[in-house]
Amino acid sequence: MNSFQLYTFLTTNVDIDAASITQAISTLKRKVIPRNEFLLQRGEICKYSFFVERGLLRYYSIDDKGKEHILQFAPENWFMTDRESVYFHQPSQYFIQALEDTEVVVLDQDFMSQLAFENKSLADFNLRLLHNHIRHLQHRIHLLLSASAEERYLDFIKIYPDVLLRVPQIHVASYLGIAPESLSRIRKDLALKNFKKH
Amino acid sequence: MNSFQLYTFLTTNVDIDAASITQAISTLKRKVIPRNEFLLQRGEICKYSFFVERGLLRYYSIDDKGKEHILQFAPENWFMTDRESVYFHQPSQYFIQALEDTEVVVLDQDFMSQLAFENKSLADFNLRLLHNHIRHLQHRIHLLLSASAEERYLDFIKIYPDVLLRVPQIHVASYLGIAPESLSRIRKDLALKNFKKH
DNA sequence: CACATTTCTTGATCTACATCAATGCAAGGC
DNA sequence: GCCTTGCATTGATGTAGATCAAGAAATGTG
Repeated sequence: MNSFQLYTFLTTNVDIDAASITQAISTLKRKVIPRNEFLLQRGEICKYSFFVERGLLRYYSIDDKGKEHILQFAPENWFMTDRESVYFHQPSQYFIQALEDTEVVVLDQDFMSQLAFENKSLADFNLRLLHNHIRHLQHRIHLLLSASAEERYLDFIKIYPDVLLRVPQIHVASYLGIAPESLSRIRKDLALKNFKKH
Repeated sequence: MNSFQLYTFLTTNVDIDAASITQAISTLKRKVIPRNEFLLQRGEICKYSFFVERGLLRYYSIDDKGKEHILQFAPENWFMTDRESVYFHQPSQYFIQALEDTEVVVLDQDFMSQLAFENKSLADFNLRLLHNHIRHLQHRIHLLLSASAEERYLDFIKIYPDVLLRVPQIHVASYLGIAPESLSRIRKDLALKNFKKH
């Protein structure tokens, strides 16, 4: 089963012997989600983590006025789940949707915690993911509190250069918390500024 | 050492026998921080977690323009630390400051991870704190992306009714991401709306 | 290819909130 | 008791970004 990208990802990121990984992975299932289909919808209790082998997912909420707000993108080699729902066994507030035809490895949560219990390296790796997640969320809050839409867009480009090129601008705008029209204008201004420099 | 609030907090929140807690806590130190003094400043590497026995802390950043942005408050019975800095051993981007004369229990991180290693209940408890933290941060991002300043203020009141009464409005505004003048006007409007109802 | 659908751009106007400036007010220091 | 200092309020004005509306590009589909 070494055809999994997950295999490569784990061997390079977790301090664990290859045999254990091979064995652990051998029981896992792949799943293909066509573009626009859902892995999770609001109200459901999330029972899985997903590792993206190919494609792109988005994790988003819908507010009172019906507007969508993207909390996270997950391209290849990212894990995606609703940690709140999985951990607290509560109905999710969020949606996980494929923005391209996407192939994921499905990680059952009971299975995961069992693994983490047996294998300290995997437990540590999970801790690292959690801390990294917190780091990102805090950085984003700091930006939402302090930076202009243009500054946030520049930050986005730096952090997700790949995603920028793969999703329609409407989704980038939704992540940044601005209207698509505003994003269009911001891009125009930036192009102009860059042009003037030369 | 059962005079610690931390003792009560742990016995009611962690599935662990009282004797282990007493023993673990017995080695810990209290620290008193006068109002406006710091437990952490930008550039330092955070090496501790703090449990607030009495008083109130704030965790905040300062942006390019010199403006402060509060990421979190911690009144009694809250843990406070810079998880990014502690975990990744990196210089902190943030400040932790006492907003009142505050008394904390200082938890050394090496000591903590040692404990977590020896005691599964404590490791689980730490996981619960991490997931709860993520839940809060995501909720806040959702609000920053979707809600008006007034809606965010109402949410704040619901979540931190105690903090609201203990800190100057300038700090509430800093948490909400608005100018103090705007908060003043929002409060006026709300008072007016409530008055008209009756 | 032609046609439909989605996405992006541009302009006109509107609005929530910021900024600036002045005044009021309460609390702590001496 | 006065006087500084910090905080809250209020008004006048400015501005980033939203909303609405209409075309223009791009992309997909029979």
